[in-house]
Amino acid sequence: VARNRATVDRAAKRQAIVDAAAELFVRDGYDATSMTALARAAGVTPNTLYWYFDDKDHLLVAVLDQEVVAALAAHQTNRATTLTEQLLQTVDTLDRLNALTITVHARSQLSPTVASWHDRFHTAGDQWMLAAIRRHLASRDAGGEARVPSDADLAAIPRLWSYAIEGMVAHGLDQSEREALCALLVRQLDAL
Amino acid sequence: VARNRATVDRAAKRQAIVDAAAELFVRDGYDATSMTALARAAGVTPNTLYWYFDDKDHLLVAVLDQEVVAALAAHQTNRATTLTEQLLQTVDTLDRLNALTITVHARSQLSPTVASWHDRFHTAGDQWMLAAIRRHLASRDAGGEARVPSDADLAAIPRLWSYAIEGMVAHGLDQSEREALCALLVRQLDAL
DNA sequence: ACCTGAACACCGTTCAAGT
DNA sequence: ACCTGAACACCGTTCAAGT
Repeated sequence: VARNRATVDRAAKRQAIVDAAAELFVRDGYDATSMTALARAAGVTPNTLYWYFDDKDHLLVAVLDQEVVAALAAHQTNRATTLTEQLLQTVDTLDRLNALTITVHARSQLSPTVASWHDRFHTAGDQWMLAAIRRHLASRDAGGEARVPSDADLAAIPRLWSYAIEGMVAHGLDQSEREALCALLVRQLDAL
Repeated sequence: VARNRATVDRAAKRQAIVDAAAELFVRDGYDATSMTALARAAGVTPNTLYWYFDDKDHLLVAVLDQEVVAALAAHQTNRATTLTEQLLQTVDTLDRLNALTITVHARSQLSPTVASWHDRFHTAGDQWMLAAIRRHLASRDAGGEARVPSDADLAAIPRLWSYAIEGMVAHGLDQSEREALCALLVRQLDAL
């Protein structure tokens, strides 16, 4: 029916806008991408963007959601073997999205929309990291006696690791520096 | 002489501009501070700012230099006793400058001026942190046998710590979370 | 050398008007 | 409901003109 046709068109057009925004935000950065340039890339006029999104920050959040889903899917396909390799893989994934990471921090100061997305992202990320750490500890202690860090440490470590990952990406460490730091993190976890 | 008088006036006026910029950049953020508002706060017209600074990024660098000097001076006066307390004190100092920290990362992507300042800042910061770590290790091993981490670890740890500090500040950890994380860092250093 | 008023090209966003 | 052309208020920066 016409109702359905309209809904499909709207969804497709919205997706085209998000795709264009994702490419430009990642390639040129958020600030360097004007709504005018973005509209041109999506094949619409600038004000049409506001029919689909409240403002530029809401468009950023739509891009972030899409990129996170894509990154998680990529992580599912090739399961890294060791915890160190998982860490390294996360850094590599985030590397491509470096411009977005820095923008999220900057916009979180100004936009409640981006700030609440950022909060949820870290809450989910810390849980995900904690689960990976627990698996590592379990397989490490398999057969022997279980030796688990305190609850306080298990709360602090995912945070430390996420800051380390963001830091490595934001400061452009090369591959060998990343490997050294990721290995150090796991070694320090095992020494606790 | 008149030559000297002019030089003094120029320096004083430049300083007034930097002071106004420091207050507004720290309080409202870089993006939220327009050159017009900044000029008004400094008691000049907007275009006058460009007689003293090439552009807004150069003005930011002048503010950063001033704030770093002030922060170092504050650290000199009350020397923290333990390494954990020194770390915590650094986090507290940087907390006030949170808006600047995030701006430095954002502008480093767009402005070579800010990017090179950022590089120098981390080079100096890592050296400063490494020296503090070496003092800690020396006093810890005093009387016993010296037990020093590998050179690779001594290169990676200051980086990790600076990322942790930036992360704690950027993500607004409360005092108890900060204490837990700083204590963890030192504990993990000692366990190496 | 130093400072101004006025302008420039651009930005994110809005709105009256169309279909 | 959806989209447009034209406008709005603002931004960082420049420039001719004054002293």
